[in-house]
Amino acid sequence: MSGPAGGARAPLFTFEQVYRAVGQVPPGFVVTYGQVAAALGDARGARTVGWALRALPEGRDVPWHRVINARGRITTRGRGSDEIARQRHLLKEEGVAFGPDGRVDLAAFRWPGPFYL
DNA sequence: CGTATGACGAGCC
DNA sequence: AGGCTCGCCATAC
Repeated sequence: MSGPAGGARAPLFTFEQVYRAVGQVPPGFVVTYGQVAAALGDARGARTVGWALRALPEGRDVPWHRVINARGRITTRGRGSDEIARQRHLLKEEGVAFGPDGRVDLAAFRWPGPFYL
């Protein structure tokens, strides 16, 4: 078998691939963490996508603000912080509408892809 | 090398 | 409707 033996196995995807995929999301659209993970080949790697964005170095041309959770909610590290308001502001400027409780209608604003790896 | 962490997701109460 | 728990995975230490 060509795959790694035992428990040792290479990562299904890396932070670099996350940045690459998120970078393809056009203004006015959003994607979910799980969606990015699925596009990279691992639907269960949603947390890893969030981890990658958290570690995103400034200066990297990645539209991190276009990534939200599966419920259309903004889930940044600073819950209750201005971080959320900042992200929402960036999205609004791009034309992304928010519902009464701050949710985005994924059916309308979710970027379906494709993602070129 | 083992343990802990976290910008998730789906399920359950 | 809202909150809590468990599972999953790539890094940090």
